[in-house]
Amino acid sequence: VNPDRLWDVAVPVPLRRSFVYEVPESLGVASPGSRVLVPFGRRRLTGYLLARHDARETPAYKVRQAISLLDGDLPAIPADLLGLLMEAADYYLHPVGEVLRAALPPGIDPTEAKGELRRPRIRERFRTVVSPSPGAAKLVEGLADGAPRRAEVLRRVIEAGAIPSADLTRADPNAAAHLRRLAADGLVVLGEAPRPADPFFDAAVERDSRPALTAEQATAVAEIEAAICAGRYAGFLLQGITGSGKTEVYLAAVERAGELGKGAIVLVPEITLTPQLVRRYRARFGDGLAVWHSGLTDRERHDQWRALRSGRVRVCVGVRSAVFAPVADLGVVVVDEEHDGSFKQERGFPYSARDLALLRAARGGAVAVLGSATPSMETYRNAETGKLRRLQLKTRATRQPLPAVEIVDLTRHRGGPGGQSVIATPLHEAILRTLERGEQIILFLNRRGFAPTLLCQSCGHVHRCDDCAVSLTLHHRPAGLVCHYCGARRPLPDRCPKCGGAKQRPMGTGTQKAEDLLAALYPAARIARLDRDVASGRGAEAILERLRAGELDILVGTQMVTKGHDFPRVTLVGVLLGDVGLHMPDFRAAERTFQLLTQVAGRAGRSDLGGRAIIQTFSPWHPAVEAARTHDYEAFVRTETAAREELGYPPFGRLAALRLSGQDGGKVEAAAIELFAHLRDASRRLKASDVVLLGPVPAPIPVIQGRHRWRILLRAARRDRIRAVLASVLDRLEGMPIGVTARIDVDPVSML
DNA sequence: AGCACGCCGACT
DNA sequence: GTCGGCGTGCTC
Repeated sequence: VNPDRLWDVAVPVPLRRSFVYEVPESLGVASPGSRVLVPFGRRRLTGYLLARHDARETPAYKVRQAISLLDGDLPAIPADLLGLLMEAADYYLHPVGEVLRAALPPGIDPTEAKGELRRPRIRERFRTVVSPSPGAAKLVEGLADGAPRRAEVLRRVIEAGAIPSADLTRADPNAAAHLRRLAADGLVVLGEAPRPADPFFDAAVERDSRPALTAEQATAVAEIEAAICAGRYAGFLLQGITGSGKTEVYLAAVERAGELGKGAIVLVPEITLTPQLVRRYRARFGDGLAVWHSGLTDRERHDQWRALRSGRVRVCVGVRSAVFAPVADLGVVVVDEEHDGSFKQERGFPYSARDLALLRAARGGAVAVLGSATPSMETYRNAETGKLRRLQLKTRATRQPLPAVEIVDLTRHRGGPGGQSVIATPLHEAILRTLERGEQIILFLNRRGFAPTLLCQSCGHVHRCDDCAVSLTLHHRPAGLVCHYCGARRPLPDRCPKCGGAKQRPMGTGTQKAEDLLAALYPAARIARLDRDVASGRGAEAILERLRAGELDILVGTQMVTKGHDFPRVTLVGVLLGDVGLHMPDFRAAERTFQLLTQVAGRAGRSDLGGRAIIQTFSPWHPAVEAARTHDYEAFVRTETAAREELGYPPFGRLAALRLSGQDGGKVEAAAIELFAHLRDASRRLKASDVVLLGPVPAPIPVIQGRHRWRILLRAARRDRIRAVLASVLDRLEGMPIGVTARIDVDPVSML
């Protein structure tokens, strides 16, 4: 064993440690961030070189040799990103190997299959690119007489500077032969370049340039630009009401970074639903833009990733995992709609892309811009304490007034036209007026399916999922009972399985029932529904496009109708039941409802036609509802701060959860109780009296897919305190009883 | 996580 | 007698 060739290697296994391997010189140049194929137990795995192993003493164990290096000169993980990811692994107390793997596009690693090494699913693809030799230009003329075709090929190469050989072959089928000769004569150089494959590039987009900015936008842009030019970390909160033109500020910042030779990342929620947004970036940056979202195939994702890694493309717009995009020399990272829940990853390696964006900017001397009309409480706090500089856009760039928001108190308006209780009279009348004017309507209901429960009228039996502790949702089209947690589907029973009763009654209302009601109430209107059930593939885009094209009068749906782009002819927005979500067992329920209601209301009035929003609710008094009505963000923050303090939560504090799950409910419970005791001891030992432990308690939905779930919550104003307590029991976690898995979830979304 | 080892119950 | 259930331990 050569002690100079020892490396600390991260391997994608759920162990919070690295392993030491020897990387023989014969394998090539080893550098941090490079992938390496290593033997691991009986398996072969793709590991990641972290750093040279400090080999002042010979290891007590036998060191195995790496099999091969998988990257050439360019390590898969650039040095700055490697540093960020190692810090993230530590920050989230998660195995490094899994963190690193999560940051790379899926499918690029070779994996062992049945003793034989499989090729990676994604293969590097190159094409031949021709460029002229320095003296070639002078020799073209001399060639023209004797070999006109060859001279023509050379002329085109000189003209283009560098051209893919395929482009030449298209003009001249014999181009390949001419090129061979030209190369042999030293007139051209044949090289290899990555093959571009950009799924969004096919739709040609007309380029545009920066429009005139409002005074507020110009001020914000100037501040951000100055920070980018300074080349040091700075964090901004861009707080701008809906329609104030935040995107234009982001575009200007990204452009400025580009002018300074720096790259940019723009994180957006659910890009798949917002092709219009991508189009705006494409219009400004053309082919210099990588797009990153869940709708890409592995192949497309890999192509985008490589375009960034090679430095050919320096701007990336994408969903949360784009925070790991290999953008070199990052100038600015934008998090649009920073309050959006989709920036948190809950499965696998749990992280907050918003927090990592801040960390990445801080580590790389870049500028972070968090934008929102309704910033999260945490971000608001960071602006208050000066950790972020607040930039405000208080006027709409379009000069249109914010929509008037009206509340319909459902405790007073019981029932509406046609004997139904979904559309109360005030909303009904507003819909009629809007239809009469030939304008469009969006109705929001945060519940999929026909009805949330099916209840037997003779014995009260409710259908429940076999694997999850929830009732089944009744669906029409296609008919059946569906579990919204595991997706299990059951045919619709004629009779109650318990008492045989024939009368089973749907309770409550989902989007499907709302759609039926609307069709009955407004027979002349063209109505469509948008929710997860109709939005598979490009379905959502198609429906939103119909709305845009004026082929629909009313669109009813779940949160999906709150995203997407502007619809100028939508002048009425209705929230059918503002209370859904307001009383969820989650300390962030009010915050999320306020954000949602504000976002929905903002969909109205994006044109000179004006607009109004109507929120039907049983809780008109609720501060989240009231703040949405008055467009008063500050008022919401004030009341919510007070409410949380009263409940004993640090309003801007941190939470962590230790989640336990397993098939055997008894074992999970026992493990939860044992871990809780350890955590209590640890916090006493660490004198961390500010860390409040809650639990252990069963999760709000105690069983999902047959797995029993328990949790322990940790609450404190400072996350490093929580971390210290959690870190002290990590060893215990690795020795958990069989069948129980434990996960630390930092800053979880749900609560008790 | 995988993967093997190892020790007890029901089958060709 | 072996197949296979899952408890235990290990991976440089």
